[in-house]
Amino acid sequence: MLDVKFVRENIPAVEEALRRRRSAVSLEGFVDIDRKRRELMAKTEVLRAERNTASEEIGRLRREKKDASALMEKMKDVAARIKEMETGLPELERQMEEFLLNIPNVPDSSVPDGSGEEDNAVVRTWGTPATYSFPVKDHVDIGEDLDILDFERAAKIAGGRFCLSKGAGALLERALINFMLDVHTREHGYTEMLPPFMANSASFFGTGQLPKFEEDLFRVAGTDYFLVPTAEVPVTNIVRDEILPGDSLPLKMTAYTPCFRAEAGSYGKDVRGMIRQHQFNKVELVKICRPEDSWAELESLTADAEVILRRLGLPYRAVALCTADLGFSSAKTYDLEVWLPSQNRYREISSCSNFTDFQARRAKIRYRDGASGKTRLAHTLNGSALAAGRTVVAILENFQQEDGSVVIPEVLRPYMNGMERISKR
RNA sequence: GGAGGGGUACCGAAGUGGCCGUAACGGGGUCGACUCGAAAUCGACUUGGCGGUGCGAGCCGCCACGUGGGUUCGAAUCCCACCCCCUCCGCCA
Repeated sequence: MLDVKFVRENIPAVEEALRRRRSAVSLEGFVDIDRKRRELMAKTEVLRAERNTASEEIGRLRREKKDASALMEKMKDVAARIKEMETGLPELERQMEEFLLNIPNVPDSSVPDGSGEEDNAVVRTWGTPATYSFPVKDHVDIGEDLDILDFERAAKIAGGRFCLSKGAGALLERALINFMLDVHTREHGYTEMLPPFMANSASFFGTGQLPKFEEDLFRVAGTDYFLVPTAEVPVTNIVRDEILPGDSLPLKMTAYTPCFRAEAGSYGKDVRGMIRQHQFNKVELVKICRPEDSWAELESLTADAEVILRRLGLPYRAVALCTADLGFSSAKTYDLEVWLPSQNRYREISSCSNFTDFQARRAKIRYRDGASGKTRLAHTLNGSALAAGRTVVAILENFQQEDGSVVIPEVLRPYMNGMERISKR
């Protein structure tokens, strides 16, 4: 959510931001409603002030055993007028809220302008995709041939867009999660969190998934709980409605959670395999920091995620999302895309974003500035490091051998009882 | 699921219709005094949000005692609904 004062005073800049994002949101009527709202508020406050002084006076008169009935009678009228004014206010506030909750974050000036994925800017490429002297298989064929992935039985248990990992497949994914958490906690200074995998609607409003994107979520029937689509939701909301000591920043947290996404509107996309699932595992990085540090923190957070890909030896590239591809709450996002031999292209495996104060304003995440003693909104960032399911896909495909086996990256072997290769049993 | 207790500022806690929301009292914190320094002691300061105004430090007003409604000239206090926490019982990994 943007600051109402900022929007009021920077209508052209906000409209430009909406245009850059190719957003259909209009600011038509904003200024007018905002002005009406503030006028009504001012009028109401004058009456309330009158009521407050009169009530004090009544209290004083009664203590002195004097007659206050005339004043009380007069105040009945004032009370009625206050009530009348107050009935108009909620509607104006609702309309303002509707504007503010639907305006996306302003893209940073460094975000490339564009109208779709093809306009994203490649900022780095690492590693060289291997060449294969045999026809490459995709992860579904590799996994099923090795009997470590079972999509048919997953469909029986749950349905489409679910996966069942077995034996060395399950071990591989668990090893990846442990490896990632260990690197981030031991080497990058993040504190591990194991949060609830469901959260209430207030948390989802805080990070911006609600009210606009409810159709992407699974709701637990008859409750206020939604399954988390990313650890961003529970972890960022750890500090919701808090004023943090300035010297505690930056907070750096990492968490493994399963992620649940309805994937409404993506029918027919990536239907094969475990690229796009209703449930997948992910290790997430979350930072809460001072505004002046957030751009540097975005670079280091992205680098922290890249370390995982490099240690695994997976070729990847980093792209800066263009204005049209940018998420609703984000001011700037780098996607990390891993090479998939079966698709002969790079696919998203991580997304690292700076939300500036957009989530912090919604979630009331503040800190006390040591110098001024004032409270200020923090900046929030997060990124996947990495999506574990897609990392399994990348490992199976990139390290497949002609005999159908898959060589396990060295860094994972200690997490897999020294296993060097997954072979057919 | 049943019974009971509770939610007030950074923490504990008092307050049961007006003199109580920069909110008693205790603790903590910051600054200052004393001291060679520290402890102890003494003093001052120490909630957040919104609106208005000013170039600005600021000033004026409004709102908030878990949340939302209601009663009243006036609500932390009375009424209704909901949320959360704690204790005991039942069930349970």
